[in-house]
Amino acid sequence: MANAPTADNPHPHLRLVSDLDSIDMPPLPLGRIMQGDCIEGMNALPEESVDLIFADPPYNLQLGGDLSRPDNSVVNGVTEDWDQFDTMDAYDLFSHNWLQAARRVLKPNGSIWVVGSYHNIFRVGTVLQDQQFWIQNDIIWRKSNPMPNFRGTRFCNATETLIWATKTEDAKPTFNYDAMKMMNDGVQMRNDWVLPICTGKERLKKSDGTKAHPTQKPESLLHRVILSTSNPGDVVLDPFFGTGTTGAVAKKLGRHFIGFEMEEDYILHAQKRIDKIKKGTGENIEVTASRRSAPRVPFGRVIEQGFLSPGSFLFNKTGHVSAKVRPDGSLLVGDFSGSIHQVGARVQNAPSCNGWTYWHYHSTEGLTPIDAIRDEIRATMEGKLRPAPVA
Amino acid sequence: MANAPTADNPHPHLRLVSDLDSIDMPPLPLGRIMQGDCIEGMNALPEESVDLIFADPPYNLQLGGDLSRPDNSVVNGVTEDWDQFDTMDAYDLFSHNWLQAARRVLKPNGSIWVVGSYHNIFRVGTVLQDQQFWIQNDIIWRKSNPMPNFRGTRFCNATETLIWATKTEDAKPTFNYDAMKMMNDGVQMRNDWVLPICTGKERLKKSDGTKAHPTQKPESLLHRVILSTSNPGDVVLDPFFGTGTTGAVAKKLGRHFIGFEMEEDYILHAQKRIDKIKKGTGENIEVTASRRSAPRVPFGRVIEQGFLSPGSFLFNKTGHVSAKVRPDGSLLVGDFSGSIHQVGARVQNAPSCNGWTYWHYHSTEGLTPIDAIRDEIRATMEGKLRPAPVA
DNA sequence: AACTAACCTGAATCCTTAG
DNA sequence: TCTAAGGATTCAGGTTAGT
Repeated sequence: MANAPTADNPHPHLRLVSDLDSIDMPPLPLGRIMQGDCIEGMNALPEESVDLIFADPPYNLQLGGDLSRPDNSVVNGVTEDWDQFDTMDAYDLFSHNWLQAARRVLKPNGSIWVVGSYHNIFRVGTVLQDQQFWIQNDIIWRKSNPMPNFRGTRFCNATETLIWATKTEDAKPTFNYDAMKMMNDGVQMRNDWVLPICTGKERLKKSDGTKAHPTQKPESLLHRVILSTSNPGDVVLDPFFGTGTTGAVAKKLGRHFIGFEMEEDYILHAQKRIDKIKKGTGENIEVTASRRSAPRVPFGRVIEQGFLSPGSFLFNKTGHVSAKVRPDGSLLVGDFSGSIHQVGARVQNAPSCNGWTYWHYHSTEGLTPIDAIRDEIRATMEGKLRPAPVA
Repeated sequence: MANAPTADNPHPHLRLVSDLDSIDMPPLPLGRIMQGDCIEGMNALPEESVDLIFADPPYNLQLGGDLSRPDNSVVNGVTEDWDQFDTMDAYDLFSHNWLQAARRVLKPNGSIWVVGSYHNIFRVGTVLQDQQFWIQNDIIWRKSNPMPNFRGTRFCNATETLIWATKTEDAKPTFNYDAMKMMNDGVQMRNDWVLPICTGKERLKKSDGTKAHPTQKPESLLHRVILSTSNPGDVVLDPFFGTGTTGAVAKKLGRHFIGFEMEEDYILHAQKRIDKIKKGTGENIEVTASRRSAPRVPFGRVIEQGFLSPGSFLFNKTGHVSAKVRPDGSLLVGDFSGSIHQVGARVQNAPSCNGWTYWHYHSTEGLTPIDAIRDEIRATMEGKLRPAPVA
C-alpha cells in the first residue's frame, strides 16, 4: 500500500513542491471540468499524476426500433450520437485509445474503474487485459429497481458490471478493506453491490423537466468506488464526466477531481451541481483504518517499554506451548530462536504465523494475546494514528 | 419461438425419420460421454444438430503461489494442467477454436451458454461477439457461500458470469419465460441468480475423500439454464463435461445430452453419477406454458358459439367506453369498425392494443375481460392444448 | 395534514405469423 | 423480403393529484 499514510509519510498523496520532477510539470487542473476530447485532455496532463480513474464510457447499445411498455407508453432509450459506433472494431479502437491515455496519467499504484453492460464490457475488459492492466475485481452492480423486460423475451437485465484494475500485476492499490467491511455490517464486502438506479430528486432535470443526461449514475455507486480505492486528498479523474456524479462525490469525500466532457450542456449541469456541494474535510471523511496502515510496532518495543520483561514466558492459546522472551525481542523455544512470527510458525510446523495473535501472556484476565499490548502502545503514539471510525 | 411446441407441431424438437436431410446424417451419440478433444468431437457431429450448448471452459486462472487461510490451512486451488495457458493469445485461440466448432453444431435457433470468471469471461465474450454470436443476457451467478478473500486485499469474489447467446441477432431461441417467472414467485426472473456452490453430498469425491473435480458446478445452476432455454427432448451438448453436471440435470429434465471430456477419471465419475439417475418424463418435466403457444382463437368464434350476441356491447375496464358487437366478430364505435384490437387501439388513440384484455362484457361478476371467454373456448379444444402447468 | 391512488419512468441490443 | 395484423407484455419506487 505505497499510497497509504504511514507514520513517516502521513500524506503520501501530496506531492512536495520541492520535488525535483515537479519543476517543469504543468499544474493539475484540480476541481475543473474541461470541455473536449478526453484523450487529448489526458495527454496534456503529466504522467502518473492521478490516483484514481473512474470511467463510464459509451456502451455502444445498438438499440433497434422503439420499445413500448405494456401500457403502450414509449421507453425513452439512449439514442444520443455519442453512443453510436459504426462497427465493433471502431468501438475497440476507441476503447484502446482512451484507455492508453488513461494508463499514462495513472500513478503506478493507482486504480482504474470502468463501468459497462454486456454490450461493451467484454470489449473493455479485453482491451484492459491486452494493455497489461491487472484486474482486481469485477463488481456487479445489482439494481434494486431495474427496468423490466417488457416483452418477456429474456431475463430482466438488472445488472451492470464494473471492472477494477491496476496498471500492473504487482501494483499495490489503495484498498480500504476495513472501511468496506464496516460498511457491510462487519462482514467482508462482496463484489456484488445492491444499489438503486438514479431517480427522484437526485436525477438532474432540464428546465423542461426531462432528464439532463440519459445515463446518470447514482452517487451511492461512486461513493463506494471512491471510498474503497482512494484516500482523502487523492486526485480522481473521470474522462466521461457527464453531469458530474464523480466530481460531486469526490468533492463530498474530500478528494480532488478532474473531469473531461464533450457536451457543453452536461458541463453546465455538472458545474452547477458541484458548486452547491460543500467539500468534505477532516474527520467527516475519515474511514475505518486498515490495520495495515496503523503504525508498525516492533515486538522489541514491548520489551523496551516494560510491558514484558526479558526472561518472562509467552504461551499459545491453550498454554501448552511456551517460549522465553529475550531482551532484543526475539523468542526462544528449545534451541530455536527468532521473531515472534518465526518461532510461532516453527512450533506449529506452519509456513507462517502472526505472532501477535498466536502468543499470549499471563494477565489479570488470564492468557491474553500480546496484540493487546501492541494496541496499548499504539494508543500512546499520539498524532501518528489515523482518526477512529466515525460512529 | 420457432422451437416452442404448438397445436400443429407439438414436438418441434423431434426430427422425423422420414426427413430427407437425415438420410446421410450420422446418428447423434445421445446420452454418451466421449473421451477426447471436444473440437474434433464436435466437428464429427452433423451441422446444426444441437439445441443447447453449455460450456464451462478452463478459466485460465493464473494463480500465483500457494494461498493459505488465516489459520494456515492451504487453499486447494485450480492447478490442473488443463487450466494452464502460456499466454492470453493462446487462450484466445483456444476459445476461438472451440467456439467455432460449437457454432457449427448449434441449430440456427439454438442457445449457447458459457460460464467464466473475470479471468477469462471478457476474452470469451469478445470471441463470441467476434464470431457474430448475439448476446441475449449476461447472467450473474451470485454464490450464497463463496470463499472469502483471506488476505483482505480485494472485495470478496462472490460471483461468476454466464453468457447466454444465440448464433445470430435474429435467432428466436427457446425461452421459457413463464416457467422462469413461476420459479421466481410470480415476478419475472432477473439476470442475477443466487445459488450455493456445489458442496456436501452433491460434491463428487474420490475414494480418498478429496474432491473429484476442482470446479464442479451445482446442479441448481444447470437446472435453471436447461429449463429456461430448452424443451423436453432437446439435445444438450457440453464440450467440457467434467464430472457431468450437465448430463445429470439434462437426464433429470428429460433432455438428451452429449458430452466431451479429456480426462478418463472425470468420465468415470460422471458415468457412474448419471447411471444412477432416472430419466425425467411426462408431466414431471413440463413447465408453465406460455400464452404464446396456446392455439389462436378468432373473436368471431365467440359470437359463433353464442358466448356473445350480435348487437350486444363491450366496455373498457371502467365502463366509460363501449362498442357494439357485430355478427362477423368486428366491433363498431361511432362510424369506426374493425377487429377488437383495431377498435381498442383507436378508442385509446394508441398504436396497438390487445383487444382480448381491453374489452369487457357484463357477467354475473361485473365487467369481465372477454379473454375469459377465450379461455373457456380453448378448454373445449381437447387435445390441442399443452398440459396444464404443474401445481 | 394524512392517507390513497393514479401516474410516471429507468443504459433495452424486448413479437409472431399470415399473406 | 416485405407489409399488415393479431395479440402478448412490466417492476420498483418516486412524484403528484385527489380524498
